[in-house]
Amino acid sequence: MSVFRKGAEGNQVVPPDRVLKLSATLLMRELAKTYNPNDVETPIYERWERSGFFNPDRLPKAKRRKPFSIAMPPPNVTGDLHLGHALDLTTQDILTRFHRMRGDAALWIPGTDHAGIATQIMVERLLREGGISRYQIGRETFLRHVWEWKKKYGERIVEQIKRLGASCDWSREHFTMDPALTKAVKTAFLKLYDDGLVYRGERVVHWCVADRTGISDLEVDHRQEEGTLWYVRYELADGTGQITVATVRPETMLGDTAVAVHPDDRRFRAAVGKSVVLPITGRLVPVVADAAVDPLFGSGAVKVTPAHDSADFDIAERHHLPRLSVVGLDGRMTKEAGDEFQGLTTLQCRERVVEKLREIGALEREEPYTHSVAYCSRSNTVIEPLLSEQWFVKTKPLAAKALRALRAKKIEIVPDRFSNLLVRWLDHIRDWNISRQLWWGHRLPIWYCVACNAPVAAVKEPVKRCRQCGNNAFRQDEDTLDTWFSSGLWTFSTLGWPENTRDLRRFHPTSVLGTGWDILFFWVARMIMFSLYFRKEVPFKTIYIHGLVLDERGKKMSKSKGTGIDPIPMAWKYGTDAIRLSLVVGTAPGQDFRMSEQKIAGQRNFCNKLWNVSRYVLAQPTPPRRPPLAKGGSTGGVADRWILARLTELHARVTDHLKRFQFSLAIGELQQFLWADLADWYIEIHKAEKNTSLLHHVLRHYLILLHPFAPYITEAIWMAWGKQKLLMIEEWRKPKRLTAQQKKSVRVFQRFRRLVVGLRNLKIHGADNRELVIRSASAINTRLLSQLTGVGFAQTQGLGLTVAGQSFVVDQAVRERFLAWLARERRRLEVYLKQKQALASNSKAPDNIREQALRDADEAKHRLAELGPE
RNA sequence: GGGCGGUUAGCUCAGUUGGUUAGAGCGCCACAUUGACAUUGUGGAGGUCGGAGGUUCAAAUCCUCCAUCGCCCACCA
Repeated sequence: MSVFRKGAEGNQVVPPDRVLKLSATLLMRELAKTYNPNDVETPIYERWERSGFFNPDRLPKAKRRKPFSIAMPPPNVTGDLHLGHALDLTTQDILTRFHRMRGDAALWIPGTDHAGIATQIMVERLLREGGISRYQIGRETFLRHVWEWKKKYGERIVEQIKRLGASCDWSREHFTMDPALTKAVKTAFLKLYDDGLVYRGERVVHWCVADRTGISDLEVDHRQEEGTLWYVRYELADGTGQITVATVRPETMLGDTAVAVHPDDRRFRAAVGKSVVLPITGRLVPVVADAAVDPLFGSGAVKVTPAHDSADFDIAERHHLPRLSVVGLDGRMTKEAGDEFQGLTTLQCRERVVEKLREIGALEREEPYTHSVAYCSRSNTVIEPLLSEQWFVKTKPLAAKALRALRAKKIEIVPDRFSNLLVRWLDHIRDWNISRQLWWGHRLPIWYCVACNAPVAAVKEPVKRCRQCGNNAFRQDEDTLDTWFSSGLWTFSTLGWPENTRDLRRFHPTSVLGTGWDILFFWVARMIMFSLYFRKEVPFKTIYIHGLVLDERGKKMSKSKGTGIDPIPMAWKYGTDAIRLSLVVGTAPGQDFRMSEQKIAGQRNFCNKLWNVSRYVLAQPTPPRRPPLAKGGSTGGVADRWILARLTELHARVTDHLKRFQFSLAIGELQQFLWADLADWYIEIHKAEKNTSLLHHVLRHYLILLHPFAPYITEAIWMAWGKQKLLMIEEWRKPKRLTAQQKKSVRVFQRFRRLVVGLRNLKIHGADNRELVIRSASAINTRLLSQLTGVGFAQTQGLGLTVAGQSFVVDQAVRERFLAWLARERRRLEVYLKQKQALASNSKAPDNIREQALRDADEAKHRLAELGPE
């Protein structure tokens, strides 16, 4: 059924443009009873896109606008968007739309990330299903497959971003492996290289056997696991004794090149400098003293395996020990491990070694032991630490700049507690392994002379002769860069860097970065370091950090466990706005929160409420322009003044909340207004009085305020209304402060409202021949009160609200309930009044608090007066 | 081993600089019914704000300690 046609047959969609021609009364009949998002979302997005307003250069008065920019965290081209992306997009779209409406040159740059290892794994998995390995088809063919994948998922992701209503500038879309961005990556790498900040070296790296690549510290997960601690006895070569070492990986002893003890450890003082015999292999290795050894752990002596443990590597450096690789890149034992073990997996070898040690009596004892095991966060397999030639970035100088900027508060972080986290991480940063033994990614711009192997860094293959040996043939390094290298440049590479473009000058540093805390180190920290290094400025002025979306049980959503909620099917079912709202309602910055379909359904209900409020309002005759406040009528314009004051208040509060990134508070105010003020009261009063006519004005203003949060439905109503201009560029005015008069009208109305609710609670509405007498100073509303409660009221002179005497037809039960209610209400108010008076006369309380208390006391007095004397 | 966060109604969560009678949604109960809206309306019940102490005229909010759940970091061989 079409959203614009009640009971229309078939699936004919009425294009939004056609609605422009519908008159208001017609609309009442034409608009479906429930909001049907699927009919409007795609055409509305197309219309937004056609308008060109996503591009700040094409906004009205573009040149006079103040820049506001956001770089979208580029989703990986690995699959579909999940709710985390939807949250990213929603908060950033709210900000972008808000600033656009406030008159800024709002630029939101979209894009996608090639996501090196993640994407390569997906494609490899796909090929493996067809029985093909990447080694069979070779690098070039494999990359063709990945590009195909990228095209498919890249396009799909763009469609999904659009579906979520993101108002980003597609004319500036980027992909991390675009030629322009590839150039940025090369430029950045070469600059670091020239500045001596990248180096190549053989280090112990985290090696993922499944993916055949080294990975960075951040890509490793540590898990506590039950294992065994084996105590192995090494005999001193001179026969003067023995040293026992403890290990959880006995197979690595085949690669031991020393035993280390603490220099102050008396137990081993005599042994230092001597040699021990490695059991099984019979090799002689020295005993060295090193402060890194904890004398209290295990036996106090540690076996040193420089090639397969980074701590041991450091010890070996200090003592000039040789490195012996016994585990190969395939995760199997090498020739160096000995013929007996070569080709075994580490686990098989471990069993064999333990067995042998037991046979020869070198195994002193074994005990169960819980320790942490390193896993590759991508492939979920155990990491083998091993020696490998890799490229590193010296991060200390980069981190120093970042730390200075953070400490100088050059970047505002919302919520602030995350800045400490960043600072601590940067403080303890270690060099960054940026080379990956992958095929998908930016290949290192490093060339080696085929004759002498001397490296040359260059954008293209060098044509000159090798400086070392004069040869002129080169081969490029096989490795690619860590995917975070290119995304670290994102805020400025997407604006044209290294070219000095107008965009770059105008929009960098970007205004806000919005992201989840989970990629703070991976991405945010690196962007800060890179931007300060390459641009000498921060990449963004503010970081807004949102929490992660959890499933209904409070666990991270996981595709493999099937606990995730896909945003796109949900958009079809409940509408995009419902999803966007459900991601923002009841959340706090940086705080993880649970998501459920029920919550989305609840927000759908809100959208539907708005839809129906609009149906009602649009059916009312359009006033020529904003009408004057009602003077006569039973409310004497009180309701009008009240709703306008509330609207002014709402406008100010929502603006303020948005400036502070308090999305949840902003939407909370907006929803309360619609439900509790506009629909439940103002419209009810309108029905009763038929006298107020500010409805159009209020709805128009409300749609502007709600638009950043729920862009589709607000724009749909706007179009249905027949507005020519798009809502997305309506002006969001500067907020005004409430006048004293307005504040008063809010108070007066709220008093009135309380009275009505009180009467309703008595359930004395609806009866025909009951009549109560209201004798009240606020004579504003006896008639209205009658209409709202269904009870007849007569007005007499004097103060107080009382039940009329016997002469009126009020049955005994009602009368008693009413009197009891009056008494209760009076008691409560008296207690309240006393408190407030005490506070007002409290000389230690600050003046503004006392004034407020005085006003509250006054208010309570008024209400007491209305309730009348005992 | 360090650090961070949570603990507020039956459930999921807001709560800005300490200052209204601590709020919302869902759920529950009662009532309403062709109304702009059953994707509805009205009302209700339900809270010692994890515990103890402290600061303050005033604490869900600030401080200390404790309990408990969760997360992050760390070369415990």
